Amino acid sequence: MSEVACRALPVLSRGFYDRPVQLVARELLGKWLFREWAPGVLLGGRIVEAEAYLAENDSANHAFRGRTRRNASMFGPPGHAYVYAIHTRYCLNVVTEAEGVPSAVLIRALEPLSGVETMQQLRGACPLRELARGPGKLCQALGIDRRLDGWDLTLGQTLWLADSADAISADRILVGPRIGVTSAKELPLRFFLANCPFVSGHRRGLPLSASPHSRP
DNA sequence: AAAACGATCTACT
DNA sequence: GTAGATCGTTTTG
Repeated sequence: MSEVACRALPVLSRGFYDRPVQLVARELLGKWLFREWAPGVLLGGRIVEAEAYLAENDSANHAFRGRTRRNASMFGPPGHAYVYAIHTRYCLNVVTEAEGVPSAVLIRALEPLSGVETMQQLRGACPLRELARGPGKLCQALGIDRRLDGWDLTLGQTLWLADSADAISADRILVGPRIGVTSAKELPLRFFLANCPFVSGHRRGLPLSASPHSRP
């Protein structure tokens, strides 16, 4: 996809994020994530995997025990980034729901579609299917680090999300438990595309219609 | 000041 | 499947 065509896609607005976090996580599948790495260099692709972290009764949420310096972005307005470090990597979340309500969606994997050569340089030579498969790899491929924590994703600059030209049909969406969490691991809050080679971790899941938790 | 903890990843069996 | 690397952040003393 050309840079001109990418920039023509409508930027997701504040209202998209100001809704229940599970709904946002599910609807993020198929949306574009863009990173302007350098003037004229757009990195990104379409989201194929995302996890919701609830503001209430979710002990896996970084904000479960209240506000700290690290998680402050989660308490801000919706539509901003929450970027944190884990081990030697970073993870990108989008903040949802009203200001003061610390819910967010972890972006776990992308289908790489723009700036692939630059992303391969940032990741080190690796197959296309491993370029952004996993939240840490995704951030490495897009050059995302803690400096982008708190970034306003509705500006359409530097880091933003955009609607795709064609939507994902509901029957391609599967739901399952989140990956890597040590508590509240049973909650079906991970949304991903069926039969997608760019999805990370476990590929098995239930159809959206079969999981009551997935229907806000 | 020290200890403990991962929303991860890679390598290996 | 499991083990271990590795380090910023949080918690504890």
